[in-house]
Amino acid sequence: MVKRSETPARLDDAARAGWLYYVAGRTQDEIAAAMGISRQSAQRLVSLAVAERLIKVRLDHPIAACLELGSQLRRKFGLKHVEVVPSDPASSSTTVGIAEAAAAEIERWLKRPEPIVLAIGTGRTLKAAVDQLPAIECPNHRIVSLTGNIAPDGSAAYYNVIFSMADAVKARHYPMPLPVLVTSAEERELLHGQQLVRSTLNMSAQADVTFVGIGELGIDGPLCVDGFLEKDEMMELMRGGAVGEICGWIFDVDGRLIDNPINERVASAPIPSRDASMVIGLAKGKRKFKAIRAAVVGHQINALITDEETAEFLLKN
Amino acid sequence: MVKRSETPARLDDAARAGWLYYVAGRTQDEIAAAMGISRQSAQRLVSLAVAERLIKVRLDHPIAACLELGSQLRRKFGLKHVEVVPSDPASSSTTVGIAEAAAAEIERWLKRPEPIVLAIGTGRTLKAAVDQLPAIECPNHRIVSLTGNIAPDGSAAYYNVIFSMADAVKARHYPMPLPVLVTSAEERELLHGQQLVRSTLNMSAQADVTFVGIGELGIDGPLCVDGFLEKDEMMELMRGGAVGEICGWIFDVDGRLIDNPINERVASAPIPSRDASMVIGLAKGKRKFKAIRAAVVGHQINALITDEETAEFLLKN
DNA sequence: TCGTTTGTTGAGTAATTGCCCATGAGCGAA
DNA sequence: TTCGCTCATGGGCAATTACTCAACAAACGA
Repeated sequence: MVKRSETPARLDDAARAGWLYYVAGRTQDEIAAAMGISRQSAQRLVSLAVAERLIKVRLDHPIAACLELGSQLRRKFGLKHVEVVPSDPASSSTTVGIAEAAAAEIERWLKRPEPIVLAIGTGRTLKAAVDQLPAIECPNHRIVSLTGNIAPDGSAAYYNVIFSMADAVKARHYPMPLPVLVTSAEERELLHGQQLVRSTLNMSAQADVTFVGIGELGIDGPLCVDGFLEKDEMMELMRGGAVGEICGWIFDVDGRLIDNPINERVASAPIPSRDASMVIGLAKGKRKFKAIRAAVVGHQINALITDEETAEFLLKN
Repeated sequence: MVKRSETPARLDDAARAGWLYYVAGRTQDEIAAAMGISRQSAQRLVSLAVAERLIKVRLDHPIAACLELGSQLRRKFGLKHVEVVPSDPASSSTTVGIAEAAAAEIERWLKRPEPIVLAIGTGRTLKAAVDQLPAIECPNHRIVSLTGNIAPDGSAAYYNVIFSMADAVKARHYPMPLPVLVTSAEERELLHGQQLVRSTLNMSAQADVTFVGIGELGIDGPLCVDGFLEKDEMMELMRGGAVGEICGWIFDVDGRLIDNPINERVASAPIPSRDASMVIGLAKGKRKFKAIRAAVVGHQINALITDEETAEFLLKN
């Protein structure tokens, strides 16, 4: 976690230095002279401004290749919305680029004047996206989490994104006061029957837009790494044809939720309607190819933010 | 004028290079390797991306000092909206900073879903602001020029901003097919009576939002430099108490339009209502202090985008 | 076809920036 | 008060970026 809470005065200086550097186009030497500090301090302020995301860079040009891939994907899979960002071949990150694009998309939704319900899933990509959000006030909107916020060991689940979101966005937030996986279908029924949980579930079913990460399976996949499933449970699932998951809901290569005890123990809200609302999946990278493909063909999502490389895979296969 | 119309393919490369540099954070060496070009070429693409404004940087932090100045100004002068950007003490430019802020404000208006009429004045500051606009499509909106587009020598007036705006913004544009200054009040009546001109004038009177520059008088002021007024006419005006102008309408230190033959020859549309609409003035800099002050106290405008230095002057005087 | 012009390229170099480290100030605990 | 710790600072230096220049290539016009 990045160090929180720099003193406001320092952030103020950082903003000023960042402004002079990026907007006014001065050198760090000039900034140092203007602000009466050493060049090194000026450099620190500038990089602090970047680190604290006071400076937002956006690319305002539709890269033709990406647009083209996007519209082909939209056509081929009948998606409502597709955004393709350039690939960075040298980077193995599964978030760079997508996070920025997704943050911009989230921001667009949050800036709508009419009140909306925004549902949010979980995962590293989504976390990275939410971390890119600037401070926004939108008291009219409601933001609801689709997944529980309690990790298997009882601690708060780190990748439960809604809390990160609450840091930046001033809106009503509704976390899901549940574990991610419960011990049995019966327990799930019981928990979902609670008044508080029921109202959150109802709200999520009415989401106008939903952002979810798409997780791959495998012993390196998030479900195992974060301790939700044991290795042998994972192997069992994969033998049963599972290839990916969204909010814990595990699906096969055709994007159908598989019939397996694990899926009966998922306490997440169902993914909101792909007919009546926008469900935007975020994912890229070779390891996720199969999972993304399945989610798209099985209409677990109806919109996608991904990168060129992944887009090309989806078009060819 | 910046060189127009790079080939799309090159802009595409520039966008890609810019993305890799600013968003993905790679060095120019890495970009060069990835794109199969020399490092120098990569550098050129990156700076092309910046020069063509494909890369937009925005500062997402309310600098406390600026906010404070802004709200004080709003209170003191009863303005509807004030934006204060940091001063860059080393730069004598009258546009840096304001242009970016104004472009962002224009963009916000243009992104509104309901159709609006946006009126636009003239001047270097406004030109710089419009040059910062990204490409936007907004077929619902109408953009109307308050000032004529014919310079005294009969050529197209360079600082008639609406044409620059048309380059970036896809909306209906209504230039004012008139000179800026005509030879007499009678000629103005005649020209304003023409059907085409009348409908443009009517539209400007219904503007929802108006952006204007504030010009200072003096033999170095825009009216003289651009050849609209002779030196002696200017001296005469200043002896008569004139301190500034907006769209050619000349006012005194209290912001009242002065009673002078020149003002009877101004062919611009009247500044839209400050009671019913938003009229945003853009200006900063010592030379404009008096003119800005007059425009604000005389309610020629009801909103202001300026810099710290100017804001401090306005508060103290 | 042959200059001429315009624009692109890579090399070299100057300017700028990022990072490491030693220093010392500030502060709490002994 | 002194010790030990943390952290901001500025110097120095390596990495990175921006600029200039000369060579070259494509486009153009005679």
